[in-house]
Amino acid sequence: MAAGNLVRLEDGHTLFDYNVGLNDIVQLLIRSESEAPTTASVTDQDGEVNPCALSNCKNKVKKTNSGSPSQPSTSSRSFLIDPGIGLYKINELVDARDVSIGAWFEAHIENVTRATKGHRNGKAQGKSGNTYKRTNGNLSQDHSRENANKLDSTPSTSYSDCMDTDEEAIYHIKYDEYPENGIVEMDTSNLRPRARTILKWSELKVGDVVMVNYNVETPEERGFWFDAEITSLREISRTNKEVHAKILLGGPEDTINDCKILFIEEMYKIEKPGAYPLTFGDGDFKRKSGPECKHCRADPDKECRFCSCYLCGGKQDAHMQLLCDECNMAYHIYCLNPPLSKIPEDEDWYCPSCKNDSNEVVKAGEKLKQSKKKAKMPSASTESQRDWGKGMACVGRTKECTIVPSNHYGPIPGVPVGTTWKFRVQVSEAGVHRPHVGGIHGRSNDGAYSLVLAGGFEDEVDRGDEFTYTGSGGRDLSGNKRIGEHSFDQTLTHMNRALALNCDAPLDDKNGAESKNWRAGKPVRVVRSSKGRRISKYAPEEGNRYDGIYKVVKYWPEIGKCGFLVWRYLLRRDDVEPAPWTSEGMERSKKLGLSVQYPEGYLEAMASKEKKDKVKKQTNFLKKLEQSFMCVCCQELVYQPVTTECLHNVCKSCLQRSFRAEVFTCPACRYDLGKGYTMVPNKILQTLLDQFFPGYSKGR
DNA sequence: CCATGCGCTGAC
DNA sequence: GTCAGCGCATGG
Repeated sequence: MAAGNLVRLEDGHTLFDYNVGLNDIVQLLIRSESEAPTTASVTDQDGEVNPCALSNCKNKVKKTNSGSPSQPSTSSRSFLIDPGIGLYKINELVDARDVSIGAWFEAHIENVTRATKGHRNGKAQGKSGNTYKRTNGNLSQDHSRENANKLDSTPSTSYSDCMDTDEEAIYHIKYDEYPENGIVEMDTSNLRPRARTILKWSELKVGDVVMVNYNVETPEERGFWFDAEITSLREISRTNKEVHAKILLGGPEDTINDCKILFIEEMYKIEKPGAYPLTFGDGDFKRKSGPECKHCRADPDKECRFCSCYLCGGKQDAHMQLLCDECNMAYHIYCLNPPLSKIPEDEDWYCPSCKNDSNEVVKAGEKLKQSKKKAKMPSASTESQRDWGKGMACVGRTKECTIVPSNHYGPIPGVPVGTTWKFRVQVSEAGVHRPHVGGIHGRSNDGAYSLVLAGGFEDEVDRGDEFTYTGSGGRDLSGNKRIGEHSFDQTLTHMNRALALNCDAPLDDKNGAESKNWRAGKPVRVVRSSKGRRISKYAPEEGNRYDGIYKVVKYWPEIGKCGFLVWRYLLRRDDVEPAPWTSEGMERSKKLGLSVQYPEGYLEAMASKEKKDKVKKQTNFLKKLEQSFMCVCCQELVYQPVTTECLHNVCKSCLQRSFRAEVFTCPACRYDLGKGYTMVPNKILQTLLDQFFPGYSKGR
């Protein structure tokens, strides 16, 4: 048997080479036959892409470990072991190349036998089977396999439900997604269905083993599923925890200690972590030896597409290359200025552009310029290409309302009902509702001054002069979000408490309260946002409109549509100024000449941007057009195009030249046009091209 | 100092 | 259309 097969796994970004061998533990996704095949790319040991691995090549003969070829098993039962993810232990690989740690592949069960403790079931061995039995908890090869092979013609009889997690069951699995690559046999006696519970941060405990994907803070390991054992937890907010974990990647040397898990897209808890001892065979799991690229772990001279020297562009002399610990770019030591005579002994090395940035150097006694919070943000990893700091997403205030303090109750002098601003930041500047994002502005020991109705909750009701409102909190804001999924109960604290204090009734944070004289409550400025249009017909068409003073009639806790407890408030209008949607109000708005206010220079900037976009779009279109109608001979836009029977466009003169050289085929596809072919220029196409590219044909 | 957040944008 | 993820103001 091959003790370790070089396997290439492409995860969409990076290529990794692994040796996979006896006793490796892999994760498999078993799918039914009807589902689409995986798209893993497979290469031979010499690095050549194996075309049969990429297509369903049906005529190949499988190799078996006994050396006797057998036809692809088309009749083997497609068997769904576990619709989810199972952990399998490979006992033997026979020329298998597309299996790797963490890889997903499809498998058909060829043969399932069951054994009682310590004994192999005598019948129905696989056609090509090494079987293994459990001895003192270890697996050892059953040397009766030669006999088993003699039973080749015996039909497999013992299919059994693999969800049965009988420890002694032995399953033979043949995967034949890539027929060329033969057979993998696995003893899946370790098989347990993995729990597929998606975990929340709050449920994590030290010692838990979880499967995580993405955003693990080790640059090498992104994009894989890992088993990670939680080593420490620190609560950093009500909704978030800082989690450190030991990543159980492979053999002992592949365990990575103290990785911070930043954000888990999906996380599954493994119910019985002890059931999967991550032990490995005698050094079978080793990455390829020799020079290894930090990016892809391949031989940098041969494989790596990253390891060109940043300065000379050459890939040669991998042993003379240094990788910058900051940017990971490669540098030949002799390309550096001044050049280095040998690889420095220091563990860390920074390239000239990373090293010389004096702004980044923290001098003795100085604080880090980047705050801890910022360092934790997703933008700290340089992957985001977004051009931040432009437009209205994150601008600061340019004005500030100083005529009243921030804890002012009631209308803002000079701001009539119906005033509308395009952006929330402008509402803040006017002093009507100060937070940029938050829905309620208030102080938990005083009361709420203003709120914004933006339809954040589907189950809110808006009748114009009366509406229900929902408190804040209860949302999962991990990932540096401002709004998120509802994931826990709200409490009557912070802004929720503030708004409750507006109600003219003693505070009750258990059952809520109702005012006997609602008008006696503290006034709340109410702003309706156009976003509320999905649930309210009173929301403005555009922007954020000040609708006047409301009072809190009552508040109460309830289970919202989101399934979590929320605090609800009933507010009723109490303003002498007419509401904007009444005929009186509309008349007043008209009289005052109220219209949506935009930030200074905003409309102009938008107009110029639109123009720019239009030009860009046109340019792109013309570029594409030029490409599509490029003559394959002269590499220019076709002139007097002849559209061939095979639907290619060639300049008439180019085609004539071809015919003069006694080549009577289409220059693009070699379709035989025949010696007597009549070249008729496509007049319509010529006219259109002349219109899109005026004057291009002059001089041709 | 830290936590919170009923926005907004460009990328996809 | 969906989605990630940012500065900033504010309160505590």
